[in-house]
Amino acid sequence: MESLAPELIDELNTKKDPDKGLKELEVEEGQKVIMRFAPNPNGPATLGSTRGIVINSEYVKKYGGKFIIRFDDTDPQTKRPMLEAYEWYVDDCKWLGAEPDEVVIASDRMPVYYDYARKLIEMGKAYICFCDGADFKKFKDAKKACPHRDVSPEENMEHWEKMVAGDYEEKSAVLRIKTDITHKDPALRDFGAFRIVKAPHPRPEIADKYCVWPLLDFEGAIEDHELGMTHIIRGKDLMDSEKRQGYIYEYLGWKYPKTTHWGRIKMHEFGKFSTSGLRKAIEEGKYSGWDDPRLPTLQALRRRGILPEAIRKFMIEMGVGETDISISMNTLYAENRKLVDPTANRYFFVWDPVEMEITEAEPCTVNPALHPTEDRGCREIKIKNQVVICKEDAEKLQSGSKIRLKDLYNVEVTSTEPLQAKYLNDSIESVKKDKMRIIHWAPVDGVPVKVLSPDGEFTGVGEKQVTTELDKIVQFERFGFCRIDSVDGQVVAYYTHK
RNA sequence: GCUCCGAUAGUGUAGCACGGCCAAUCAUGCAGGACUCUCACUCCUGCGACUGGGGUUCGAAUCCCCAUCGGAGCACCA
Repeated sequence: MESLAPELIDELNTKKDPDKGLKELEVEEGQKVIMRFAPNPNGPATLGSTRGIVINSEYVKKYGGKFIIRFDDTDPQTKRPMLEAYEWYVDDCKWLGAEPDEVVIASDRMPVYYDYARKLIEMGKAYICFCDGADFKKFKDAKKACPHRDVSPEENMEHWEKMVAGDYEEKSAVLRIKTDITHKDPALRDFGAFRIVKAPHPRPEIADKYCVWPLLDFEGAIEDHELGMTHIIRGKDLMDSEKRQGYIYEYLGWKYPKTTHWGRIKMHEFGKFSTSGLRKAIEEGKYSGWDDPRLPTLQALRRRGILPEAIRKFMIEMGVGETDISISMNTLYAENRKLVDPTANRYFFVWDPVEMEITEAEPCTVNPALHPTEDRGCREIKIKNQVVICKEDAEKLQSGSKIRLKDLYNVEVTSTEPLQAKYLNDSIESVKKDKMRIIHWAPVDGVPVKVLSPDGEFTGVGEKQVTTELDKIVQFERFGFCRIDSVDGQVVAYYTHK
């Protein structure tokens, strides 16, 4: 077939393997793709934010374009930005292999937003509304214009200047964009574009420079155009946003970027969590910090030894469907395990250790392989006539039980309290013949190990040599993969996954 | 209340714009087996789905309508 009709093979391949990763983007001739990830830096990146980073940057990589991170930090109050988070986000992007080509901070660009606000006021497309929230809602629900809708641009401009100058109290005035007050979808009727917030911005260079801040629909609309965005991929909770922003684009004669949406993503393992909720829990000491292994932050996953490639694959596999999904961490772990398994050295770690005395055995040194299939050398463990084994293994033993201590020798239990055994032989054949259980162990004078995992802490004893694996991911046999986080005095490891 | 989305195996996902090639893809999961001095990895085999009801059509996962379920917006949050 290859020689007869090579073109048919191509055809077969394209049909069977329709671009495994992301769907094609609609790109116009000669168009340079520009996409962005636009977080509010009110906390660190979580697994949820990661989708935006990975998918957007992946498309940019695929088509060759520009990836921008834009901080939508125009709410100094309710979702108050966190100063450290700006750096964190950029770091996390880099770590994920999605280094931004450009970093934009909305709070730096207020003059731009003000200019467009004035422009729209002049055009009669925006007005200052003095209704309080409830009153406006009544008008809106009744499809009626509020009394402030029809004042002249000149008068509106005066109000605007006073508003910007700080003459009005918070909540007493808001700039609205005129849409269609009779639109059948109430979500689209005359939406708010700017409101008054007198709390200072956390960024020292901004601080109390402004008291009138744009809302997302306005800020995002302007920026997406100013930055030349060609495509936007974001959550479908922002679908209406596009329709609202459409009015601004129409007034200003702009063309809206092509949009795609994804549904809500929920992880089985993590309940509902909000950035502000987490922040509070951390302050209360319920978590050790943003990188507490129980949290779904990128910092935590990173510390636990989840590799960025695993996260990328995981997100790309998930695609950009509009369906709301609920997915398990196990899928991410499976991805990570495949990457980590060939490189992780193996060690013994005994949790809930129980001492076992072995009679009739000579002190010895054993050299188990660092990896079962890759040729990476050996470890060295010295023992005399005592080892520790896991309590859960010890509990299954009775007098007379024969058991294999992995990579060491076979013993027969002679007493369970205290736990004692006598040396039998070294023969691996007899292990197979007698179907002995093979358990791991550790020297009694090993190094103390503490493992921090999403399900709590494990403490026990490990081989001394683990201390040479700082910052590496190892596999504690019959336990799971862990990243060695620190090695002074005791070894502290973060649990990756089974 | 009004409006807008969505629905394929346990979980994700491909297929749906141009109906037939779908007895429906891939991954993960689960079950069994092989390998193995780890409950890891690898390999083999198997399990498992078009939400329901109408309609259009020679033919529907794919088009239309209704229902059900899930999500979202109507904020001076992003």
